[in-house]
Amino acid sequence: MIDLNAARKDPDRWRGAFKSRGGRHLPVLEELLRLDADYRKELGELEQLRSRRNAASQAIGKAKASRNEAEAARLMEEVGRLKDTLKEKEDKVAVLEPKVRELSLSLPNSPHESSPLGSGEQDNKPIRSGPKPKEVGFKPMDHQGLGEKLGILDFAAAAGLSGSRFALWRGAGARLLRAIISFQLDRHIKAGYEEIWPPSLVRPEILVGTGQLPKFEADLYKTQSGEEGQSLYLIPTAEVPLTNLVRERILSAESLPLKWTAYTPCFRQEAGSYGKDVRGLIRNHQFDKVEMVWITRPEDSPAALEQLTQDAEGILKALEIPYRVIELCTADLGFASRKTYDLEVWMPAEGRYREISSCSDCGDFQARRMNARFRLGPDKSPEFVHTLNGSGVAVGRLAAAILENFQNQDGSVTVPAALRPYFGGDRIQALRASS
RNA sequence: GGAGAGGUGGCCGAGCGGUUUAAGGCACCAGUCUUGAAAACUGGCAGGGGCUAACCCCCCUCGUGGGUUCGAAUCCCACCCUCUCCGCCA
Repeated sequence: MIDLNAARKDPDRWRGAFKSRGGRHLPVLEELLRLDADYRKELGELEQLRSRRNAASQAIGKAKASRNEAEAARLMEEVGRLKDTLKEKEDKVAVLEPKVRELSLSLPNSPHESSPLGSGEQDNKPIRSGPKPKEVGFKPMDHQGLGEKLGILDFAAAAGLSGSRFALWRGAGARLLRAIISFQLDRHIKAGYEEIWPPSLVRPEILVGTGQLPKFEADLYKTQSGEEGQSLYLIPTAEVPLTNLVRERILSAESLPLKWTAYTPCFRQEAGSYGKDVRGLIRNHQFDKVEMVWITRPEDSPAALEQLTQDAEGILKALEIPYRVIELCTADLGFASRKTYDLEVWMPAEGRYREISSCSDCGDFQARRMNARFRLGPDKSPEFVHTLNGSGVAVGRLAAAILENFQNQDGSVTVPAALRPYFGGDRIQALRASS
């Protein structure tokens, strides 16, 4: 959430920030600044009225205690005349306050000064590369065709159960997913993360905390249960429950950084992406992901982002999967992020790189929304923490990358060495026709 | 799903219309004492916002949101959460 105090003092800094994101939020910022000025003026007047009322009411109490009924009656008559003015002012403030809040919540994070300036995807900046794509002497199959041929992926069955954009794994495929999840979690735990197994349904205010609400409701699944206003939402990523673990808390400085990892299913409506990536595992309504979240002191978040990104990269390196790291330019940053590295894996059948992880430093943006703070010492006032999150990594896309990059000419797939203890074998091949 | 009991500062806990501007205790911080520590004693100690150079001062917050009242932690309504028992269930 935008720091209104700071924005009031230095509006040009924020104008510049939103301009670098493409400029479409600039009118909202201007309206917010106007409304905020109004709101503050009215609030100041309201507080003066309240102060007068409080003083009078207290005097009434004292007068009554000393049996001075005449004085009490006089004061009650006097303060009674304040009532209408007070009510009027309260109504004005009650209209402005939620408007200011709503606009504040609808503005994205301002990019970190180190995020490359740009106007779109084409301006994203390559940072480094992992293993290079292997040269093979045959035309690689795509993961969907290959998976179906091996009898480990069954999109037809998934569609029958749930419709388009769902996947169903079977046999060695299901085992491959389970191996990928365990492998990743174990690595992260060894790197000092605490594993969390969170709920997948959360209250709306939790999604406000991480930034999905109020703006992106259309992309979420919402339950129908209970009375009006009691609906829960399916999480679109484990970032949501993990980050909100510090919601409304004041942490001690010594407890930071906090590092959490979790495997969860993720649910997204993918509204607005009709006809895009409809085939295969790239863009499903339900998918699996291992996520990492850091909660840090403000000065530690830049280094934490580097470490978090390396932790995600470590998975791909260990599995010897070709990938590259790019840094998102200002215009391509997600809503809550001020700096983001994307990890992209090589997909041989498509002949292109595909995002498999997104590691973001959200600064204090989510902390402000969640009111998540820490205290440096007993005499210090609380400060907002910084929050970071990164996929470590998307399970379905990783499985797809393994299938495509480790396929052999005979249609079998070699299991990456690091995964074999988890998978319990070194090859996936079609054993019999699927039923 | 049914019945009951509760949500008060970091924690415990009193308050049940106006001397509470939230008692008291624990924890924490500072000081006195001490070779040092403990104990004892003295003082301090919630968060947010406004006004300030700073202090002072003012406003809001006793689960949340409404209402009654000159005045609400206290009364009324709705909702949320926790605990206990019953039912159901993995």
